[in-house]
Amino acid sequence: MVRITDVATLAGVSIGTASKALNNTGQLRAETRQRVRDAADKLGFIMDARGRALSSGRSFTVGMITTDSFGRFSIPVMLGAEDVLSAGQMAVMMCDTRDDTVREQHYIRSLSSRRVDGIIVTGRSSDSRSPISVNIPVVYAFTPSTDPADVSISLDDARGAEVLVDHLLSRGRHRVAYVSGPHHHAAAVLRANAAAARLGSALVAPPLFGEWSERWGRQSVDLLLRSHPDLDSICAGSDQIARGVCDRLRELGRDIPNDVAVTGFDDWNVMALASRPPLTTVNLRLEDLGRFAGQALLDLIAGNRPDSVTIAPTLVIRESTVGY
Amino acid sequence: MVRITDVATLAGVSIGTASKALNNTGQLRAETRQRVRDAADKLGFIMDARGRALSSGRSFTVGMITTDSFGRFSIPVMLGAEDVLSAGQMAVMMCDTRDDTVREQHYIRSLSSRRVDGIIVTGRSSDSRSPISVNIPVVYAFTPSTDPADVSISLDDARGAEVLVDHLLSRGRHRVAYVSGPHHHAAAVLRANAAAARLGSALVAPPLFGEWSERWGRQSVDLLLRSHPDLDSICAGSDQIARGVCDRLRELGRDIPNDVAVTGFDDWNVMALASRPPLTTVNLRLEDLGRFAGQALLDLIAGNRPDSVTIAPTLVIRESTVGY
DNA sequence: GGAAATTCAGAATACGTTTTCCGAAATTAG
DNA sequence: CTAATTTCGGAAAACGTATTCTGAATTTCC
Repeated sequence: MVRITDVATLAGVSIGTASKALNNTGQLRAETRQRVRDAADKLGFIMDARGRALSSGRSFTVGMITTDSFGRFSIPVMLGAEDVLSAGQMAVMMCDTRDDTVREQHYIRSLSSRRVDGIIVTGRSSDSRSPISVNIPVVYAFTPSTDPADVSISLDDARGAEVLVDHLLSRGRHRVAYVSGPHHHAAAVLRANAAAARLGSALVAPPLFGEWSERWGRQSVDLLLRSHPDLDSICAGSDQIARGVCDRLRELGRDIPNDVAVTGFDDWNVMALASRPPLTTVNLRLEDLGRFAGQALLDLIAGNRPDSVTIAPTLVIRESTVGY
Repeated sequence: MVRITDVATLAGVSIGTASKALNNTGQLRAETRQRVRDAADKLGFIMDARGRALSSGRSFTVGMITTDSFGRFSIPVMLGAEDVLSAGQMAVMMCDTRDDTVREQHYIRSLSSRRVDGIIVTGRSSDSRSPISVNIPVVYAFTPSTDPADVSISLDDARGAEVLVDHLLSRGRHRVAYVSGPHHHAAAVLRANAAAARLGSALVAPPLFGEWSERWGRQSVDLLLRSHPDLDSICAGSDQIARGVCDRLRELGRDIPNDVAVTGFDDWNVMALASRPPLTTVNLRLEDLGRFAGQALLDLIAGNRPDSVTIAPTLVIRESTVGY
């Protein structure tokens, strides 16, 4: 392995000067800087990050902790974050706690030991979580911290529901049912309440709580149609539920969207695009969320204090609410 | 931050002795070792991995390169690998190349710079790829290297197809059709050929090549039923295709599995369990594959030379081939 | 009881950088 | 032509640990 010493020797300068040239620091003649760089190129020099980390106090590494086993939600967040972090020369260490406190402690210790410059914490749902205790910069992404003093980039669940309701209302729908996920899921309740409030008298029945599954979507159709055969829309708490809703409606011979319009939530392609018809839904912009989180972490590391941000999902209109 | 110096001072020993005590190396009295450990605990000492990496030549870090944007296939591989690696005190740096050679080079450079102890390369498909060029241990997982001298942990696609075919034959099916993915996908061809060879005269038509989608699954049913109305099974190249096949068969009033049995491939829960009925399929054991890869990398790092391994998928029997 | 063998711990060095002074050389001002 | 600035690059001290070598203290053996 070629060291900076070798580069310095070849360029005919001291090791300190070589360091400055390579890092664009210090006061050096342009010609000297170039000479060092040429030498480095010629030797195929790759800076040893260990030495740099030790002496500069910056490891150019951040940790990413998720409880989600890198599932459907944390992956896009991670990719977005990684996008801006790797542009900032940061490497990312992945830590999957699998919802286990012991594993989480293990990873926090490992990251501390490696003297990472910062940590991004994310998870499976937009419900908040208790903060981790470390004395380095931390940003919470998607899963906000319960401590308002922490910087969290979170999702505006309520706004997402409102956007969908507004879309339905603007299309002239006024007999709407809402099929939600499980009651113990804060985000499910948040979405249902926001939708209900916005719908007002256009809501034909109190939101139905169940589970995040296609099966529940199918079941809910039977339930709803029995009590409210004349409804003209079903707002589902997730794309998965919505797909089940569509399947059952089709089986019953109801035309979507002419008889009944259906909306989802998440813009999960596997569900939203594979559904028949494809779903009108809201895109969670998780990659954007990740990017914001990455940038916030970089700011925090640089010593600035970024604001917490909530990201509003965007409407995606497809055939489940609008015919040809 | 508390350093090993502080621990040594508190324990009343030299810094070198403290290091030995903490690492279980060297010749030390048990009592001394314990005294140092107690001091470390008392001070909440967390070893600085930078110093250790520099002086020991081991960074206790491995890189994980995927072309898959951490998608459906590389995630489980990654989790499996991470499982055994983190048990070996290794941290994992994630690198998502997004199928871009420039990004791949960037990451390889970054990992080299950080002096990782090894690299795991994985990807989107079981098709092989050209090896990366670095002078540290590398293991290819799921996506094997084209160079047989490299150690690759790969998936036995052909065996998976055979397992499914054997299951169908053993259930007395003898008029089987095969619906595959795209022709340019090596794994699709591999599976189709293996299935065809095993089926022999039980194969009613040459395998149909299309795409990895539910829609193609639905279309293929119409195609097949027109030319072979009396077939008793459809073998799909993936769970996604199989789900489409099931949907269309149900729409046409065919009973699954009594009229037609259907098999998938992948055991992707979102498809295999949500399908009606749930799919008989093969589980790819990607987590196992990842674990093998992780262990192989540890072996390689330790100086041993592990063998390349191919993993045989296992049969998962559900209602799409066996009635109640 | 002395010599030989063994056990234990410390001193010193190395790992590869960054960064803070400091002084020499070059430039400008008077 | 000397003095005051400015520009540039080097020397050396960190950063925190592992490891090798060596010597002292203890034990064992005859």
